[in-house]
Amino acid sequence: MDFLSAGASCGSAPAGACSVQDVLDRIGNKWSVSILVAAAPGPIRFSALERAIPGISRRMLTLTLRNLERDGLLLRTSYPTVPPRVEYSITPMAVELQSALLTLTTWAERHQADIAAARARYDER
Amino acid sequence: MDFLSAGASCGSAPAGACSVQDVLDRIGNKWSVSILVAAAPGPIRFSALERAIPGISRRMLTLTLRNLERDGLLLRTSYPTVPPRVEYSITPMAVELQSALLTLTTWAERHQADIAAARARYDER
DNA sequence: CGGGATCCCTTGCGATACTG
DNA sequence: CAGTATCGCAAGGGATCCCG
Repeated sequence: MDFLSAGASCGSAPAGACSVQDVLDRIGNKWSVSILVAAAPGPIRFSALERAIPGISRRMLTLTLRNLERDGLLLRTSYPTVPPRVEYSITPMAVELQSALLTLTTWAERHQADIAAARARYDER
Repeated sequence: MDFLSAGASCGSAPAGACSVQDVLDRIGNKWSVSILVAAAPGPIRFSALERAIPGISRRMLTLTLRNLERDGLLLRTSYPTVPPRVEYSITPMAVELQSALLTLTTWAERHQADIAAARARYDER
C-alpha cells in the first residue's frame, strides 16, 4: 500500500519514500532541527543562536543557517551597522514544518520505552 | 554509530528538538525510510527487498535491516531451510511511524515548489 | 559581531570478493 | 539465498585562525 505516495520524481527511491526522503535530506543532519527550534519564532541574532544551541560550532551554525535560508526555511536580515547585526526568523513554511515534526515527536515519546526495550533485547544476544 | 541507551538524555539539543532528533538519528540515514516503505506490510524476503529498492548495496541493506530490527521497527524471521529463507515484517510501532511520516510527506509535497523557488532565488546571487 | 578559509579526523556508504 | 569481510573514497563535521 502506498499511502506514502509521492508526487515528483526522486531518483531511485521506491514509490512512496520519495517525498519523505526529500525532507530528511534537508533536516536529517545534525543541527537543522535544533536551529529551527531555537530560531522560532524569531527574530534572533547569530550569537543568541550560538548560545541557545550548546555544542554547535561556529562553522556548522553558519553552514546550516545558509542551507536553511537557501531552502526558504529561514529569513536572514542583516543590518549594516558597526558592529554588524544579523537576525534570523523562521518562515511560515518552517512553522508548518514544525507542526509536522510534532507528529514525529509524539511518536517518539510514545514509543521511546519500547525502543529501549527492543534494543536491550537485541543487544543481549 | 550511537551506542548510548535509548533512554538517555538528548544531550545538547534545545528543549523540544530532543525527541525529534532522536527519531531523525534512527531514520535520517540514506536507506531506512526506503526499507520501511518497501517492507510494509510484509512479510518480504531479503532478495525481494533488494530488488524493490533500486541502488541499494547488499551491505547497506543488511546493515540498515539490522539497525531497524534492533530498534524494534522490523521483525526478522529466518527459516532454517536449504537454501535459507529470511522474511522481514514491519512491526505495529513502525506502522505508526509511517503514519507520522505521512505528515511530513504532505508538507513536502505542498511546499516542494516553494522550496525549489527559494533555492533558485538563492543560487541566482 | 558575524562570519569565511583552512586543516584534519571521523563516519557513511559503495564496490568487490568470499561463505554456510 | 542471505548474508560477512575488507577496502577505499567522499561527505560530514569539529578546531583553529583570520577578517571586514
